[in-house]
Amino acid sequence: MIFSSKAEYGVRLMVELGRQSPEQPTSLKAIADAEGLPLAYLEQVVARLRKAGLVMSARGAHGGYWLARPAEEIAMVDVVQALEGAIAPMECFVHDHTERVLCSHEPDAGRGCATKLLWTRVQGGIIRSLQTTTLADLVEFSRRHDGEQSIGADAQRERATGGPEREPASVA
Amino acid sequence: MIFSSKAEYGVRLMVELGRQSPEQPTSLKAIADAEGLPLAYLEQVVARLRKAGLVMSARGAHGGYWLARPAEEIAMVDVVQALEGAIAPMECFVHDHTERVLCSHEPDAGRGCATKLLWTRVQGGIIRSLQTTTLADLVEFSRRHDGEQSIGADAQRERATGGPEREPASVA
DNA sequence: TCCATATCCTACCAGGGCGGTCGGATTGCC
DNA sequence: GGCAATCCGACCGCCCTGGTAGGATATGGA
Repeated sequence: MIFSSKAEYGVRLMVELGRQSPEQPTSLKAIADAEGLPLAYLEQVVARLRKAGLVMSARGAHGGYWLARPAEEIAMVDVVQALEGAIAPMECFVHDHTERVLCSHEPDAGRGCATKLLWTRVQGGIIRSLQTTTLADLVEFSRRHDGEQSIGADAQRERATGGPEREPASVA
Repeated sequence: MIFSSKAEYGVRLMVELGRQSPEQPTSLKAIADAEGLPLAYLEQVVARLRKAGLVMSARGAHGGYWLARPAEEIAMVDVVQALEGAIAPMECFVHDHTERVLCSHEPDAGRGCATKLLWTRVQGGIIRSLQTTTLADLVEFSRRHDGEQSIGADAQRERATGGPEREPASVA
């Protein structure tokens, strides 16, 4: 498998936050209960998102987490990278901060791995798909398939009449 | 990391086979020496390729492996799938033989994972990149960056210079 | 016929990462 | 102060990965 459960949990967490109103923080416990995920483990997951500047937090009673910016402006590539680290198809395939692609199997600098071409294309395919998907796409998808049930369903339904206009994103 | 070393080794092996003439089999030992890979482990790797019908083999002295069909007709998606198993971005994301995409996180059938959309797109990106790359592409790339050195370089050099001499660079 | 070479097969093993738990420190609203 | 919540780091079992070991089988050549 390609991504670990950190990515799965983290994305679900982000989607859940995307469904909440950004004014009030959502507690991890509420998300853990809603998604059926272990709270203590979610803490580790959300810590990565916070360090990446994707979510913000408030401590103490009635604290919690919320999106650092609107879901429309969050590309999933940033989310997944925060959760999984650099997206590289192979161990030997790490971009350093410059342009160069390093590969431990290249005996001399300048010679190319036979496989470098392949992994480059695969990496491109992954990153492109993650760049063109925003968190808002997933939130929208989630809303359509889940109805309006959510953590704050009661509060949300109250506001629901003056609903915002959102353009439907293309679904895979 | 996304793919294991089985994929790396297996792809390198396939590229090496693609550089050989298909008439005569290439022994695993020659490939292991050329690429600096452990022979015993390569046996396990090549077994997968053989079972997938991508390479053929001959046992006994002067035996070895060769491509089952021309490199132009081998899509890398088949190679990687043979080596890694089904390509799924997540544990919970397995196609059964029918059309359905199963996800263990779907609480009720018919409801959608919030993340299903994302993993579907990622999977699509990976598979597309693997489908549009053939083994011949990699062989060509390898030839351009490696010159013509290859396993059969000894015979080639003898023919060219008329005698054994120090090899200027390792093939690996 | 015997040997060298090579594929084929199964079992085995150490290490590390993954998924997860635990205990506690800190913060802040009531 | 008490409770709810974020924060932090240590710990831990399981399984998969990468690799080794040892042998059985097949085949061409001397």
